[in-house]
Amino acid sequence: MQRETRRSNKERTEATRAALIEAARRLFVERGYAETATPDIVAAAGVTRGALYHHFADKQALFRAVVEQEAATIAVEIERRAPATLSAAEALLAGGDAYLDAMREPGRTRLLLLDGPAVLGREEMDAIDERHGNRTLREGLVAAMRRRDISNVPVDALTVLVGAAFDRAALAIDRGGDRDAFRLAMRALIEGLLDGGTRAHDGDG
Amino acid sequence: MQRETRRSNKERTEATRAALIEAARRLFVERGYAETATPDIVAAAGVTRGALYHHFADKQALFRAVVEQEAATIAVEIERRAPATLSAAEALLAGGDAYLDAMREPGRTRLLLLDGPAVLGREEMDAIDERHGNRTLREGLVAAMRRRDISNVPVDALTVLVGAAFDRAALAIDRGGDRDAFRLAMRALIEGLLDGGTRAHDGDG
DNA sequence: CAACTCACATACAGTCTGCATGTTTCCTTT
DNA sequence: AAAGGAAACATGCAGACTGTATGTGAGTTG
Repeated sequence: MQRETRRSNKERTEATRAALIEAARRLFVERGYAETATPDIVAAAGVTRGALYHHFADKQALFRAVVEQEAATIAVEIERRAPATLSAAEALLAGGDAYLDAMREPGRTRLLLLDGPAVLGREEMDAIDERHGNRTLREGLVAAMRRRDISNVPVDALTVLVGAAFDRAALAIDRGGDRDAFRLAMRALIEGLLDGGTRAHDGDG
Repeated sequence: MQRETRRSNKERTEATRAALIEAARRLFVERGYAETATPDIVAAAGVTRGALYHHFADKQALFRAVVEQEAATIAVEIERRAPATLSAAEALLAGGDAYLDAMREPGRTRLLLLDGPAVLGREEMDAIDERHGNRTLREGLVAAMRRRDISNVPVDALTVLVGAAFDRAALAIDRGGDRDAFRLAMRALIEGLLDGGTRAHDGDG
């Protein structure tokens, strides 16, 4: 039969890739990466496995595209709720809440926090995070710690650790944990950083 | 040919299980869970796939046994270096350092922090952690925070978050990150908790 | 020592991934 | 605008893997 509209190659590619990514996202979220078979993905997307392997090197590359898109979406939501008009400390807390809210969208914790690191490796997940969200977090943390003597605290490392705590909070909340409890715990962590740490342990064994 | 020593059934079982777990650990660490095939595991262990599926329900159950053994080993090392004779705060810091050191043993971060959560799920990894290490961490944290007003801080949630930061530090160090930088960052986090947080934000949006 | 259970070994069915090779649709060039 | 080529798929296939069913011999027990 005849196609309704004659589409350019670029349009065809775009539509096929989008259909594959959307179908893959749904199934990866429902069943996890390993338990999702490519025949199911292409069936859901309405194409064949030939199309999949034409556009993506392998199943992992398709997964990477899904993860990248998801991370980009979340970054946009966070920047919307933590605009530059806020003070540093305010932006940090607002951004944190926005992150926890964004991660409540079903499947995101699985994609970004469980399967992502296992399938793509920490290396690559860090690169994705750095491209999208983590830079904002580090800048917010540094700015918010302005009043404190920072000279002995490695801020890059600290950023990573605070980010990990946020991730874990999102995971716990998604699993049914008390959202407010984890928000309070995150605040305790962050506020301890902002005005705490007056003791300077510089040298020890 | 004749077996060197006639072994009872219990001895046979024990030897086979141990050989499987050891071989599996090595290969899971080298290649990751998904890329390790059961034929390779049994070949390395010197048995057949029949033996594997006799002792373990499936590949995942073998992986679970590997993870459980690893977690138990680490817990012993930590308790050795953070004995009850220390004060609460000292035990917390010593235990943290012991954890970071223990996790430098090759493959442990992959087993416990990457593949573990993805293959077994967060639920089950939490149960394993709770059985072995995390209880000590929570008790240490609560005891060390004695001087602080704790009433508004959910300590269970806080324990989880601090544990996540430790995990992430171990992962970063294993990937080549600066160990001392992450140790300092963890100390900043913990010390901020111990005497920080004087501001009590009790009610907000 | 006979019946029985346990600890495996072997064979097999179903499924999956990635590739190689066709076929159709678009694009360019003359 | 016809032709040639390239891009976007579709189809068929090879190799591999998981889990199970069934067979066998060594240990155990009455």
